Amino acid sequence: MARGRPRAFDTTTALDAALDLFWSRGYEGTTMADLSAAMDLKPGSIYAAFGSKEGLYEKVLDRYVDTVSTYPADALPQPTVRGVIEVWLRGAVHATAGADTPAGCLLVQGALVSGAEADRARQETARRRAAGEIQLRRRFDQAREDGSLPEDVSPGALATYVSALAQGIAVEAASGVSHDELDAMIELVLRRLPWE
Amino acid sequence: MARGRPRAFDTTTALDAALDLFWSRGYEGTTMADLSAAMDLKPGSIYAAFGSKEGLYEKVLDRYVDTVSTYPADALPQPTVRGVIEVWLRGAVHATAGADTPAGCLLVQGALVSGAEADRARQETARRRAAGEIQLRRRFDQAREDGSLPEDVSPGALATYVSALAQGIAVEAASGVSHDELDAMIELVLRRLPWE
DNA sequence: TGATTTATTGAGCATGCGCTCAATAAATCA
DNA sequence: TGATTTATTGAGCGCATGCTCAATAAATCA
Repeated sequence: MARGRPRAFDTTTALDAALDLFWSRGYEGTTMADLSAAMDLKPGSIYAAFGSKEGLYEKVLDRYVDTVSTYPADALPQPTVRGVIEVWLRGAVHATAGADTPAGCLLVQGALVSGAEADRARQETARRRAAGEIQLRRRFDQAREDGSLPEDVSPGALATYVSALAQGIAVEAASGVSHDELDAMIELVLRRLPWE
Repeated sequence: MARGRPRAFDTTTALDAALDLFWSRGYEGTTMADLSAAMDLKPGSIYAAFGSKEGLYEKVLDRYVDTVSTYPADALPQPTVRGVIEVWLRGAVHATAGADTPAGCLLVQGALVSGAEADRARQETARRRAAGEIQLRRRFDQAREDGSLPEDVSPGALATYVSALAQGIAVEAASGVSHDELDAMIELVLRRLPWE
């Protein structure tokens, strides 16, 4: 066993409690007192384990990407462009309008708001969100090369389109639009893609 | 002339300075000290004129809707469904990715973030954003009735689609995507609408 | 003019914020 | 066992926040 007094709490459980708060209230809207209560840890313990509010937030972002916003990993390997888009959009709905989780997307709300001192958290969030769009763009580049995407469709514009739609879904979900309504919207989108 | 000492500042100019701050930093990210400096007014004057930070924010929302986010008024009277959508989306790009204004949409960032005490501001913002979507929905209801929208296209789903896309555009713009890139995306969207 | 009304000012209050730290507790090591 | 290492605790620090207010200034009214 490791030297010294062992940690009395489970890091993953604590991170999930913090995730729930950051997800529903945003970075600045969540206070250390809120976190202390929800994680059932005194501020000192949180700082010993995670360094700072910002450090905790980064760990929470990792956990969010690993456990909630997982649909890029499912979407990108789909064999057709249509399949990539469908899984991506349905995944966005599932992640942002689930029954047991806060409405909206942690990466979208975190990427927007910033007072002066939340700026690093904002940049970190935006960086991860942008990474998803780049992956999408690369997948569409590849599709153009293998002939599954027409030459007159810009891979970049298509990635921006799908990414914007997924983010719009997150905003709609955060505003209270239901899972079913968002599904109906996706049906409409998928009826015919712009080049089909 | 009105009784008493006349106001030494122009309300509209002051509101525009406040708008610029709220727009780029969000409600919670903007402090009264920031506002005092940008508006060139002591806190006492701001409170005498606008009541509270929240009261000022509501006046700023009015001004934003009146002077910046004006595209719904241009889009809704368009004679065709395609025309409504095109003007709506192009207006969203213009309003959120302009060269001389902060990137993003005041209504989108304000609708998302909330600490406990910013909750009323959040609700007020979300209410105005939702109002736009309802107008769009009514326009599409009407289009179905006059036959310009096929019966098998749900007006609600279509309104959610266009609204989500406009909000996604705002998020993309806030993340640094350029006016030109967003225009290219709109070209793609307009190549063929899902029922065409 | 003096009385009244409204606007501006600068000082500063109460509160909640992120964060720190000395004291204590609980484990391993020799 | 005593020494060492790490975790937890509770008190609370320094600071920025939204906001207030008595004093002063500048206008209109009689």
